[in-house]
Parts: sequence; C-alpha cells; structure tokens
Amino acid sequence: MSAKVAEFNNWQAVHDEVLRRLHSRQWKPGELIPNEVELAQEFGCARPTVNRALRALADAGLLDRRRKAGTRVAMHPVRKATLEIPIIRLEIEGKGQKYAYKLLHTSQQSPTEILCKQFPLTNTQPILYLNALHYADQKPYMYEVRWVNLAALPQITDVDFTKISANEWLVMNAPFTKGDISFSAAPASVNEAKELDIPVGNAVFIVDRTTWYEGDVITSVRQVFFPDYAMNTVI
Amino acid sequence: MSAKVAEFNNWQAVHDEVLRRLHSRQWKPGELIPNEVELAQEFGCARPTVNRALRALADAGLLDRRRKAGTRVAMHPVRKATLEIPIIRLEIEGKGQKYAYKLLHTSQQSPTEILCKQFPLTNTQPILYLNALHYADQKPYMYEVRWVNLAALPQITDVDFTKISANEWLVMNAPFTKGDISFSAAPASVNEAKELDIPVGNAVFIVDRTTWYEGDVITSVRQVFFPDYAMNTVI
DNA sequence: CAGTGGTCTAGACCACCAG
DNA sequence: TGGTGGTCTAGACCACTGC
Repeated sequence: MSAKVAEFNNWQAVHDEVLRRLHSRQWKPGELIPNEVELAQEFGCARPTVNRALRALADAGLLDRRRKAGTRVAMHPVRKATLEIPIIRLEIEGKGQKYAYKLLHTSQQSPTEILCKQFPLTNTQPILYLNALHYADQKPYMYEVRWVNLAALPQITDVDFTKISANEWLVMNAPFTKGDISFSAAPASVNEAKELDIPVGNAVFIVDRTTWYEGDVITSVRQVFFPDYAMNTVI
Repeated sequence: MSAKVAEFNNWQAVHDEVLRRLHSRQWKPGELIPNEVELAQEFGCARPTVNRALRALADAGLLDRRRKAGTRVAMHPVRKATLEIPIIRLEIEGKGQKYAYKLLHTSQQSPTEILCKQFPLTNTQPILYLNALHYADQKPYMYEVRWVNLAALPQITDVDFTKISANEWLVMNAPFTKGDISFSAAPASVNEAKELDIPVGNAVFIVDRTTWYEGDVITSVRQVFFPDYAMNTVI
C-alpha cells in the first residue's frame, strides 16, 4: 500500500492546496484548471467539497468560473477588501475612548437648494434634517449632516435624537437593501471647520452614504472626520 | 390537501424568506431563531440548504451563529462593504480615459530615515525604491511612492519599470497572503504637490498599503490621488 | 447539443461549547 | 454531556452557455 502524503477530506484543505498551486504558478493566470469531477477524484473527496473550495476562491477573485467554459485562473487577481461599517459609538469605544454625542440641529422641512446640490433630493419631498457632532474623549471626532426620508420612515418624528444618534437609531430600526458609499478627501468648509474646531481648508476625510429600501431612499449622510482620521482594513 | 403558498426548495429562497422575517421584525435583534432542523422541516427542504442560506446571512453580518448556542439575530447589523482594489490602469481605462504612466525615480538602496518613518522599515534591509506618476487623459491622477523587499523578490531587479508599472507587475507576479490598507486624507506635501501639479496643502486622498507573503513583507506603497478623487462602493 | 458548474437530497459523523 | 452548527458523502437533476 502506498503512503498517503496528504488528505484532502475537507473543503479547507482543498482550498489551501489549490491556493498553493496558484501561488507556485503550477496553475498560471488565464489557464484552465481541471474540472470539479477530476479534482474530486484526485483529492479523493466528493464533488461538493471541491465545489465549495473553488467557490470560495472565486469569491475572493482568484478564479473565474463559468458553466461549460470551466474554471480559469484569474488574469488580474482583483483583491477585495471588506470594510466593516460600524456604529460610530462602537468604533470609538472600541479604541478605549469615551464616546459623546451632541445634536446640533434638527428640523422637518423641504430640502434647501444647497441640500439638493449635495444630495440626490428634490425640493418637493418632506425630510428630516439633522446636524450632529460625535466626540472621542471630549474631542470632536466626526461631524455629520444627514437627511431622512419622512415618507419612508414616518415614525422617526417621535424619536428623541438628543438621546440617541440618528446613526444608531437607523442601524437598529431601518433595514436597507442597498447602499452607496463614497470616500474622499476635501478641504474643510467654513461650517465643518467651525464644528470640528480646525482651520478652514484643512484636509478632512469624508464618507458619503445613501441607503435604499426596495427602491425608496431611506437616508443620506455626509460624515466629516477630524483630520487625523484613517480608515483601516485588511485584505 | 393544503395549498402550498410558497416553495423554499433552494437556498436563495430560504435566504430571502429569512431576510424578510428579519426586515419585518418577525425575528427581532438579539432573538434566538429556530435551529436548522426545524427550519428545514418548515421550509420543506434539506438541512444543508438551510445551512447555506443562514451561513450567507451570517457572513453578511445579519446573524450570529454559534454551535450549541444556536442562531441569533445580530444586535448591531454590521454591514460590510467590499472594496475592490483594482490595477490603476484598469480603473482609469474603465472610466473611458487614456492611461499613461511615468517612472520618476528608481534605486536600490537601504531605506533612508524618512522612509523608515513613513513605512515599517529598518535601514539594514536592501530595498528597491520607486516613484511613479499615473495619468488619466494626460492629467496627473495618482502619485505613488513604493518600496519592494529585494530579499523576498530578487528577480525584480531584472524588470524594466519604465515599461510596466510596479503596481501591475507585482499584482501579476507577487502573490501575497496578507495585506494592510489604510485610507486617509492629508494636505499635499511639497513634493506630492509638485508631481500632481496642485498647490501645496491641497486635500488629497491617500491609500497606504503593505502586503506580506507568509510573514515576509513584500512591498509597501503610498498612493496620493489628485484632489477630485473618490473611492466608491456598494453595500 | 453536450459539458460544466450550481445546487438539492438524505443521511451521517464530528467539533464545539453552554449549561 | 447533550444539543447545535459545520461539514462530508454519493448520487442526482438542472441551468447555463460555448461550441
């Protein structure tokens, strides 16, 4: 009987072995790799096990899979970084800092012209408009300008946003099916600079986010971070 | 015989139904939901089908699953945005713009003190140091400062980086197992401003990335983008 | 049309871990 | 220690799509 060099009796082992062959260039970019049945035979496991391993690698962007065409090594391994969008309070508390929050302004209104430019709004729909400041260890951390679609969330008029941030209330009470996010850098405007207590024009990190539920816009927010902010992640 | 209202004979149908119950608050945050066997009976499908649906929802951050403890609705649905890190050339060409690239400087050396501050380096290891500028439609798009670990990639000294960008060569030739990414905003330094042809101190979007292969650092890069740059994604 | 990946099933064993 | 999710199997049918 022959010595068994390795066992590939679970999908992670298959995953790792395939990854090894990709890294070692045994299978080169653009190349067609054996189909699932052949790999299952080689690895001595069932086809669904191979399937799950290859599916994970395809999700990671390392393989291209198509019915009938087979599985190819991706030409340009597009690596995907996953950013977790946390509740601000938890992000700050997670760093061991003290979180505080202040509601600066709130009003029910029709969007002003300025808002219509900054966000995808028409000035006929009623919205709830909010300004708020989030603190870490008493220092300004993030300034937030937000509007909420009142037609989609009528019950929000009963919420006391001096006690809970809109960020937090929405995460827990307003599920969404789609969201657009944009990250950018910009000079702090007069108003942003005033609230964050920094010089006008300082470079600030900006996150714009709009969320939808089944085709209806729920809320849109611009978050302006204090200058030393950095958003970190891992590939 | 009773009329069947719906069929849940595939994992996506189960996924969607569970998602509906989460959105409709039939299952509330923190609540324990039925176990896989019970759900499989209710939905009239096999347990692995339920398993796959619930696993997808757990990956998305909507459920918390633990052996023995069961499956709970997540208290704070941490939404995850996936950022695709493309090759710069493809990002620009994808916008329908003309890509160009210029190598500004390259040298083999030990890290200078300045580099040691900016990157996780010691001044004893030999590195390849590179400066390059990427253009979209003849206009400066991104300025890149990079070093590469020569000990890990000795063959890189043979590459002509006036013809292919380090970005592109590395993606295709230097697999990595781990990467750190950081996004931030900063005022353009004198040098960055000169290369991007903008005023010193303008707000620029910065991406810092370091990649590793099995514990060895491969390369580290700082990418400084022209002021109007925004990084977009979808949740 | 035919080959490939996508998925389901029914049953089984196992790893983990809360009680 | 028992209940739960994690996973494997062997076989099957189906959907897509390149040829």
